[in-house]
Amino acid sequence: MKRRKFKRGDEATQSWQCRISHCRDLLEKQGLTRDSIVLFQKLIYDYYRTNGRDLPWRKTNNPYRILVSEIMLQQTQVDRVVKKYHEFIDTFPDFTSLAHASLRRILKVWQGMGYNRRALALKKIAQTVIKQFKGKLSSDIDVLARLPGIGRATASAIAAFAFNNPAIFVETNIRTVFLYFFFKNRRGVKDTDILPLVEKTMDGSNPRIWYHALMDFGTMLKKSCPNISRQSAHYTKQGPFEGSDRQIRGMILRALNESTFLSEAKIIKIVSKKSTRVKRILAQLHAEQLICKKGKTYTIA
DNA sequence: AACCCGGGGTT
DNA sequence: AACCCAGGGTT
Repeated sequence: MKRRKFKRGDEATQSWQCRISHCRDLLEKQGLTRDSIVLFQKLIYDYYRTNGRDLPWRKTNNPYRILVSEIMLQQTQVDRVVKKYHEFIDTFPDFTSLAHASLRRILKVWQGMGYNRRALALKKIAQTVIKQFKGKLSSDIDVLARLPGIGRATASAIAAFAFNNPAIFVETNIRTVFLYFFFKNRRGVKDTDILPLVEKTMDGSNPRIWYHALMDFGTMLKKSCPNISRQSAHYTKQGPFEGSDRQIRGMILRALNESTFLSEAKIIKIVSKKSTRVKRILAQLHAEQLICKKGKTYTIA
């Protein structure tokens, strides 16, 4: 029995399935030619025209807002970011307001997003932009990638979405699209194998829209054909959250956000874990500058 | 290359 | 209960 590649659906879905498999067959048969690239681009764009997502950070070119969205979207699902994005932008509408805000206030809004280092990174970026960049975010990928919390992928995404630059990058949705179309039945595919394909199939005149379309197609593929990303050499699954250091870190930061300051003993009591372990985690949070020690008590940095 | 970093929705 | 998420940083 042959496994169904796409969920059974209406005629439109059947039609997409047909076009998608035809495109993949053509790419497999003749590789990257002018014709196959055009067909590939048309497929992605047609899907985007009818099924593209209408996301808040796509309605702006404001580099600050694009930056905030990109940091938020790191390892965090779109639906959750949509809910938090507006509150964050309303509270901290620009680089200046974020640069001058206390980490406590930023973390309070950030609460629930996870990976709290990102909130600190955003504050540091805002301070750098104000102090060193005269309030304007650079469009240079190398400059962006030197900022805290920004690597090659995020720097390139900002270049593409805020400045419409044809930066070449891979993230999970893009990776899924290229794994599906160019690496059928292959394992251990590296991003360095994918990047040249991203470059060759790029719509250089519309990088911003092209990447939006590519990513929306990727999310569709993820829903239709799970586990594609396991073909990536970079695929890893994380350990369980329950009882992890991450959970304890989250508990500590949440507690400190509600109480302004707490003694080490109280923190140990709140998280109710072995004191040696809690102390180690407190030291880590301190080293990361998320919390600071004043006398015998801890506070948000 | 392997591991750590949140937390919630989905399956 | 396991899986995944518009990755980055450290070792």
